Amino acid sequence: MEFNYSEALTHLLSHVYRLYRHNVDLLIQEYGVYPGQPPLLMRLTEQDGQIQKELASKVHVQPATLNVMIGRMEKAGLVERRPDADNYRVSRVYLTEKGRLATSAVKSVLKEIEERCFARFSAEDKAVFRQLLQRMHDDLRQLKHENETLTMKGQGGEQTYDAKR
Amino acid sequence: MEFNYSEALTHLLSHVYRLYRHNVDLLIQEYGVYPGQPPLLMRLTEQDGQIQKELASKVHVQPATLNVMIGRMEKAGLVERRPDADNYRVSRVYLTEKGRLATSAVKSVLKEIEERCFARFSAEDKAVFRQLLQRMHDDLRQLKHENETLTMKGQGGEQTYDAKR
DNA sequence: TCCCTTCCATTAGCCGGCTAATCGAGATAA
DNA sequence: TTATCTCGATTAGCCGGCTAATGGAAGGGA
Repeated sequence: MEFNYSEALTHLLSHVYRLYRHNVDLLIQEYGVYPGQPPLLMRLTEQDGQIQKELASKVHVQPATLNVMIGRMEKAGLVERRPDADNYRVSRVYLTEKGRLATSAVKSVLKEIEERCFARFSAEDKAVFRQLLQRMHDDLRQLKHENETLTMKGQGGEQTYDAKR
Repeated sequence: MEFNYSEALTHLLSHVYRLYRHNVDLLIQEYGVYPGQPPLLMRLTEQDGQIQKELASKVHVQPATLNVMIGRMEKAGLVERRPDADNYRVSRVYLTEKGRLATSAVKSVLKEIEERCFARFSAEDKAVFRQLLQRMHDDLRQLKHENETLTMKGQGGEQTYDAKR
């Protein structure tokens, strides 16, 4: 079927992403921050005291994933959970002073890496790159939607026998 | 420090990557294949019976990670470990018949998603995209190298070994 | 009032990634 | 020959992602 994965653009993209993550990790670990946490920290500096569900949605992660992550960060003293006064069902997340300091350092790191990543990109290069990524994003989102509605239909009438998973 | 993470290209890139992974996962799970396994399967179809260390290097993953993954895949009947006849220290990894079938299906899926990703890319778009990604890759690799040698110096030794965490 | 549903948070259990530590076979030097 | 070193594989333990199941508070309807 002549598909060479090694030469696929998605393969290159994956590789670049992993390399990016690795670099971030190398530079933030000294601040006691772990590789999945920077996006969350960024959202928290934008607005403190958000509820977990909202944060999860913003970070594009499942609420369960976020909950565990916050538990770890709370143990590390970076954030703090406080129940909402009006609604005992939700808990709001706040940055501690330590968390604020760490976030500042992490932000510098992210900025530095971003600059290095695109040091040899012209302004137009960046615009083109963004546009292409956005196009890819939109089509992937569409594909995801197609597959999910398809799966839902399959679950309605009869059971799809899935021995493995 | 005027750095807006939400608008950073790396942020968009991360998002696209995750979306890609998610789509792959949706379509391969029916074949009993998990999201980290496709790259390994692709390498195995290229050449059967490689040793774990070599495979790990090709998939850009630590040997320990690969070892666990192969353990799971072996349990699932996709691959088979056989010790090398000449060197009992290494174990070679082979696709089973079931693994070959699954790989074929996975390859179709990857191809289909690749096509969807870039359906609205002209040939030139793709060439430009590849070139930009490659540039990013090279600079990230350079940055990684700088940070790792830096870390080594900080640890006092001047060994040629990799910088450990 | 009581039941039932809905919603957020949490827990459990899995896979994918990592590092550090250990084991066992080869290779090498004393 | 023996002691040591090297190297691949493995194991243990952690973080980051997911789904499924559980729990508890709000809210709505009979």
